[in-house]
Amino acid sequence: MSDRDPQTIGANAGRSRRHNRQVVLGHVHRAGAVGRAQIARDLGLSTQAVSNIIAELEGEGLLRATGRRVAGRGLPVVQYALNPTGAVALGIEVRPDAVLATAVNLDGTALFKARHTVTSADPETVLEIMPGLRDRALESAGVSASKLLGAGVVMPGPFGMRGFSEGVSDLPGWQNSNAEALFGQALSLPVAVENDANAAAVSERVSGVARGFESYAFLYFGAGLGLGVVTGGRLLRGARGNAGEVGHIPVASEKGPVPLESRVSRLSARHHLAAAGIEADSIGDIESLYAARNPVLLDWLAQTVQPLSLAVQTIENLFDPQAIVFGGALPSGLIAEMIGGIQLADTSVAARPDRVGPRLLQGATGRITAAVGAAALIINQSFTPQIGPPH
Amino acid sequence: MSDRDPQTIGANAGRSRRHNRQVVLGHVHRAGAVGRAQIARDLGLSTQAVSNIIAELEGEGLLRATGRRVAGRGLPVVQYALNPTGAVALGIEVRPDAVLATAVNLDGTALFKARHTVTSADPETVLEIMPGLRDRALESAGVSASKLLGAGVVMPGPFGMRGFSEGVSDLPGWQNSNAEALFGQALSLPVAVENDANAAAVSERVSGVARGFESYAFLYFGAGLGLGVVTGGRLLRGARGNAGEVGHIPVASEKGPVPLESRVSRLSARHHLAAAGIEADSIGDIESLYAARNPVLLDWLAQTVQPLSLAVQTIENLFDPQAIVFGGALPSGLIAEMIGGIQLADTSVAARPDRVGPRLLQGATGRITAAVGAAALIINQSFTPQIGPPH
DNA sequence: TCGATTAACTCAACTAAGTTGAGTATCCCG
DNA sequence: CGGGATACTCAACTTAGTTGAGTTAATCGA
Repeated sequence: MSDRDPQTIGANAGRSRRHNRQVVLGHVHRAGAVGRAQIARDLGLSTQAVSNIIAELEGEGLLRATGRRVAGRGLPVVQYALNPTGAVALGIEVRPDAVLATAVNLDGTALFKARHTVTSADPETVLEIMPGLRDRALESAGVSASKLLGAGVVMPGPFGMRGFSEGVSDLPGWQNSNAEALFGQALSLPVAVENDANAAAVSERVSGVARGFESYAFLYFGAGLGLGVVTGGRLLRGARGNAGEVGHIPVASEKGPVPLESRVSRLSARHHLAAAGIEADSIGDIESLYAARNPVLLDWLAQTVQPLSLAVQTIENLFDPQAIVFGGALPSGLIAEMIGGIQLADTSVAARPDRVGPRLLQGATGRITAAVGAAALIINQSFTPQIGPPH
Repeated sequence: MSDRDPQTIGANAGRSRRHNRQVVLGHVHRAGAVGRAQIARDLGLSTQAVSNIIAELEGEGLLRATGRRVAGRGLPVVQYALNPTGAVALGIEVRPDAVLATAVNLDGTALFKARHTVTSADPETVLEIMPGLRDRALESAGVSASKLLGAGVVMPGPFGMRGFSEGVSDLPGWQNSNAEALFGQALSLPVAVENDANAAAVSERVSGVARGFESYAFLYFGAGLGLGVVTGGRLLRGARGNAGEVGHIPVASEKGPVPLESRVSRLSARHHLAAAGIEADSIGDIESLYAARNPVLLDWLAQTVQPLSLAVQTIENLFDPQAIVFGGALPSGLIAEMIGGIQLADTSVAARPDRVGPRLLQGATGRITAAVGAAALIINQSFTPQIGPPH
């Protein structure tokens, strides 16, 4: 969101320590349970440095010792793991008609959920309810303010983009504002703002099928279609935070190139159903239709195969991901069927003889609520080194 | 290339200093000429720290003072700029039939060029000639070995990918080797290995139209078609270094989806010309045909408009780049015409009302030889912070 | 069974590097 | 021509990682 490349900043003792804390936490997150000497080797630090950092993190409740493990010779390793209840992150989803909030701990479990209906999602209205929301979340979750790492915010394109789907409209009043700064000020917390697809992608990394992945893509079914891309452990933002607008990419159809979103999105399903006289406004509607294996819905599903296969081939070749994860606001069975139907190309860079693991995965978190994904943005930050501004 | 995320490493005093040196160099590179206090403010360091680092860099000949500049009140700023002759990088291109080498200094000018024909580009043959090539380069360029930053290597897919075009074949014997380590050992230097498109992209950042860009894409016309993507100042590599295989993405045509490369690449031009009985095996052939405005070639050019426009729309929406740069082994005028013909979509995230600068650019370095691009990889590294392994 | 070996970890002294604050030089402004 | 502003230097200080010498606790082998 900021104009300045976060990497373009100098290092000093304090920032190095922050970096090392994050790197250690991230390593423990990936490993599950490790000893200090192992961490030191893996991170290129001295055991002593790791010991100091771990003592600090344990003191703050972020890590906990999980006992000694005897492995061959030598002193048995004292293993450390994340303490899931050691910290929480706030997740906030701003919709045109409501603000949803959640509090999530380090392993991704939600401790609190709230919905606040608004008549208008303009900055003033939304920011006004923030402090109250934060305090209620802390109280309900039963954690002290000192354990609150920050707040993630998911909102539709305040990034000056023009949506293809009319259904995905910008929120009013946010266009020329620095949402990150505004929320940060209102909450007195570090804040990360992203779109729903990016949040969902990160969520799978924190506690989902992409745990341990450094490079993957998440195809997110919201109202439109979004793509959250992680490369080298970081979200791909692009020049203006608008990367991953996969719904707008042209795919071949019998009528020539059409935007992917016009064939593959909840909105397109709704249109398809409406043409057959079936109303399906909510996700629940689609869920029941799918449960009943409604032929019109299955017909829609069938026509997604071709454009989706083309999109997958494009994504694989441009990003070379470890896998593409599918998820979002569609019935889980439907997504599974979708994945099963896709024809994987063997002229893709993903079709290596030595590849491990499937090329397509279904998101583990099921229908991730965007607010939980928002919170995951913050959790992920504490695992991800960033010699950068101290917020 | 390495399996480990370079970011996942701890910081200490030495690595912080390296980081800061790189960050300072990069800042000076972008700014052209700046004072120490300004750098300190921009990088979040103390003036003193920047002074120390600059003294060190000046002592090594990487920076030079360009005089005082009086700007308003206060002590006039002592400005510093890169000293182009302060360091050199080796650039090496490995082709099936030859090894090309160059030595390039900090502003991207080539000081040495050599071509070494080989009967087979297998590892043994190629690595054997490396030390001699390095020494010849140093001698011809008239620089001491201490000024040699490292070597960049460009080679076609040693990354285990399967090319679409038969013309782009893997080099024999490199498939299961760690090219970076092998070259590093042979040359006793830090080495970076990339494909031609990535090298070309970085080259434009070091001394081309992408100077100062943090996020852009380079569409490279080699034998096939490649895409080098830079985001957040770093090359996008993907899980296995194969990101950017834009030639394989499917684009709509009258016959349904076809790989982009089958319509837009030098090879496709050759096929097109061959079908009309015209032989154009070399780049020179295409150059003369273009100079003569050969109708068959122009016909080929015309048919690239539609697929290229679709590809541009895809790239813009997935990467949200500041711009897409076009370049490679095609006549400069032809590339210019190509850019002019492309129909830019306004449903793209690049079509913002507040955008500055053109969406498409022509590479400044003309027909970048891959070897020069290879050297740029190393130059770019010295401008780019990387708390990571010391090579 | 018991000493040798191995490995994890701690303690205390050391070192690298950035920060802080006082002081100096040089310009502009009124 | 004095006061304010800005860049820069010097020297003392602080933070945090490293080094090397122990200590503890396990396995291995004679």
